[in-house]
Amino acid sequence: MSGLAPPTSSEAIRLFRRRLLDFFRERKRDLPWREEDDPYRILVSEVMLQQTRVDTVIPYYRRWMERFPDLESLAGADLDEVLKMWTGLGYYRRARNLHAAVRLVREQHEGSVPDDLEKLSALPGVGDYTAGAVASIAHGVPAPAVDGNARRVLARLFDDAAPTEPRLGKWASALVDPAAPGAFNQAVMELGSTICTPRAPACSSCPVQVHCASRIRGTERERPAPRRRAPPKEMRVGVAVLVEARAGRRSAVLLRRRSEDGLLAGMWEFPGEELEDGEEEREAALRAAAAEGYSGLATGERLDEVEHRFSHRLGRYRPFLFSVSAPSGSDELGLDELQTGILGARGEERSEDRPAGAGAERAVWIEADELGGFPLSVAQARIARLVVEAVARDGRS
DNA sequence: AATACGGGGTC
DNA sequence: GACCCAGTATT
Repeated sequence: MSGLAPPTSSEAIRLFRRRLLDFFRERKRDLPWREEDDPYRILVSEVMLQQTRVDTVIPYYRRWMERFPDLESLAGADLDEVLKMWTGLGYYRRARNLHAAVRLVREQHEGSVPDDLEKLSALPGVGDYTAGAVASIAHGVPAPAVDGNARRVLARLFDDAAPTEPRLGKWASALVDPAAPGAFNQAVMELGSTICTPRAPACSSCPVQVHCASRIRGTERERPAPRRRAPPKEMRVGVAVLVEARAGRRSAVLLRRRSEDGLLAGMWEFPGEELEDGEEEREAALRAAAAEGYSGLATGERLDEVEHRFSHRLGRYRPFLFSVSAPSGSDELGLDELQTGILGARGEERSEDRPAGAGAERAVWIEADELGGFPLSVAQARIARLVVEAVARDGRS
């Protein structure tokens, strides 16, 4: 009976696979995307799971499948609605790429998610991991799928403090069970997220502990070595909340769409500009207002700062409330078209009913209670809350 | 090889 | 507060 570590001989590999697959069969969690084998659904789950924990993804996945139950429904949807469904999940580029990917599958692969690694990797937002995961889980292709869990598990099995991508790929390719690649890859990840955890691995419960070089040497807590990361850069933003107080009607505020590139691409926001050297918050906010065509504004009411921590940035947003008079023709300004274009969330009309092109609006006036219908980042949603409170306050006084 | 890209859970 | 999560694309 040999449980030689690490699993390199063909006999050790056979044992390793059996132990891991037994573990998975007995201990796997019930996850929504494990109830089905539709490749579209597997693709969606894998994209959502990129850099995102299982528990975070579950509610988003369920909502997504109610709204976009099949590839065709997603391919036919508006980008704004797709972004809205993604709001709060982060890495919004994923939503844009997924939308583009299913359209590409519809046009070039007759609506069927491809099964070979090369075609999968050619889809936007599908890298080595996701290609391997979809190929193995949805199509039974014996491909490796090395995510953060697998990386940690492999680093410990082979007791390597800083495994490179090529080495990880080589190990994973040798280990993956050709008879059950999907189950095997999921088993490695399941092991990593439930037993072989980063800080305090439960080695005594591990089904493959006899194969683990780190376990044998007692180095499991130091494998792999932590990745050093750059400290977050501070970003100060002056935000212009433009409010149009209209007699006999509720106040309207201006929202604009961010650039298609960079941070929070394509999401909506209150106009804001990052402070330049030596600039005051209010000056930056006024610049933002001017960029939307509003200059010569009165001082404006300064609201509380909103601080938001991204992985790589520390954002400090300072909102100012500016009263502006109606822009010409503002009463009709895009409101109806945009609302229907954006929001399924408002539950009124479908995007297909929306006039063509309306979704391309770059800025729109909306009433304060409609802010919830737009794809706003967490930081912008917090600003929105302050705005709603301030407008309600002013309305009463 | 390093950096940009969200948000949130955990110790 | 540090770390890291079922990573990808760009430079």
